[in-house]
Amino acid sequence: MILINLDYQGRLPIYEQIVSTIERYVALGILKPEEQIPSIRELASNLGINPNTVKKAYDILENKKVITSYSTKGTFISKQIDKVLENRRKEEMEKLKEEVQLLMHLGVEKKEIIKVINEGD
Amino acid sequence: MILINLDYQGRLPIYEQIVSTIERYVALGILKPEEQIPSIRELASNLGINPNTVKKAYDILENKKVITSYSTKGTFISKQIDKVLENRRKEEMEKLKEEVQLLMHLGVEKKEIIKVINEGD
Amino acid sequence: MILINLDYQGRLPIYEQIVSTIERYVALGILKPEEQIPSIRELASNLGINPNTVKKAYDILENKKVITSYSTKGTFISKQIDKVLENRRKEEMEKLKEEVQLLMHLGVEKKEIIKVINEGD
Amino acid sequence: MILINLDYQGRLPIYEQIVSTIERYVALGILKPEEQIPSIRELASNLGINPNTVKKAYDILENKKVITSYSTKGTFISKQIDKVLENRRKEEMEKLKEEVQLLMHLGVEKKEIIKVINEGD
DNA sequence: GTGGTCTAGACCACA
DNA sequence: GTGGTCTAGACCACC
Repeated sequence: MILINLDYQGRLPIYEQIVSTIERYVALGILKPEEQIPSIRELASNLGINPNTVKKAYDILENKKVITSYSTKGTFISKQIDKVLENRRKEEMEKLKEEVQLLMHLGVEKKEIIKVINEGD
Repeated sequence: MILINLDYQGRLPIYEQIVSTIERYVALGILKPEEQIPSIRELASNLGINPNTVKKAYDILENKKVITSYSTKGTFISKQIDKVLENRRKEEMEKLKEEVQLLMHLGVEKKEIIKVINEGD
Repeated sequence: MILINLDYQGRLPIYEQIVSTIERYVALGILKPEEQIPSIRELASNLGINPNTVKKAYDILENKKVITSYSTKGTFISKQIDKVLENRRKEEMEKLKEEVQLLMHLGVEKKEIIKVINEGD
Repeated sequence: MILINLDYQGRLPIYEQIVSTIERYVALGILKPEEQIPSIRELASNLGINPNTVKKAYDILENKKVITSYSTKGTFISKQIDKVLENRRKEEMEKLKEEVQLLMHLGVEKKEIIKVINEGD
């Protein structure tokens, strides 16, 4: 059972939310290589959304080589997901840099930022 | 003269780009309390967009208490902008913490994170 | 079907009339939490006004957390409307106190004020 | 020196704010019958607004028999202001009734309302 | 000139 | 079908 929280209000389309949630779970090791994930219909039913929406998300994930679908057997996390992980890290690192930039724009000193990070668990 | 670069492609609506640009300028101290900003029509004309779009941006900024509009006089940066800025800093600091958490989950060490921050300009 | 009477003459803009009517219906329990309200286009058509005007009203209501809009699904009364209502009651209670103060300044006795209130339907 | 707080943002035009402030001062006895009030130019200068705006306010007040202008001597509060006072009381009484109605719509009981009024100083 | 309101109508992504 | 964005242009009161 995959837990996906959908935000129906925000600017992100549902299918993108599914994509990024699954990518995050893979990156975090919650979903492991070769592990089977729910069928399109099953996930759609669980989330109470249209199967077409899940289909679109799975198509994108397959395109990104995050998952692989075998028409008879089902859908699985790809064997090779190292590249996925690496990309993910880079993306998040960029986000971090942007956030730091923004904070400095807001008048927070770099010293203060680093202090807060060091305090975290 | 306020310089606002618009991206017509991305997912961010134009009015939000105006909002965040002005917020950034306020945060940076480029726009100061009680300073007058361009009239709706003027900014719209400068940016080559419709006055209604600028109006929507100004409405949001007014709602956030970043600016104040006086009919027949014009639009000004709020007198008491400090509290707004302080709240903003807190919010962004929380986001930063979350981002750091995520990166650590992804296997990036805290040492590495701080190094990257120190490298930034 | 929501019944909204519009006054096109007065100083109150149409969108504010929509806002306060819906707020009143929520306060009275006629519109209940999670209940769907008419789509922007539908209400606009019913009232014989432009959809943009309804949109503006809905934007304000959403900002006040009275309603929530889900793209492609529709617009609904917020789940947690109680807190909003409670705040509203407090605000109006303060206004009442001020009004009573003013009347007493004008030479109306408290006894008289209470009498008038008791007479009301 | 008359103290008038102007709200440049609200829906009420400046001249109406002047009118109602002076009426309130008369009703409260702060401005007394036959008392002289500032000239148009003087008040305009004090408030930092256009003399035309003050003129418009004085015209309305004169029309309502609240003030009287003698072209050579200046402008004075009218001798007979009882009717003004009485009208004012009626207006405020109506406002009170509306406020009570609104509170009852919001689910506050009449008993509660009266209790709060009695508690006030 | 300013901000505020409103209309008419277009296009978009999404489900 | 839904909400969201944007344009073009009108009219208003106020100053």
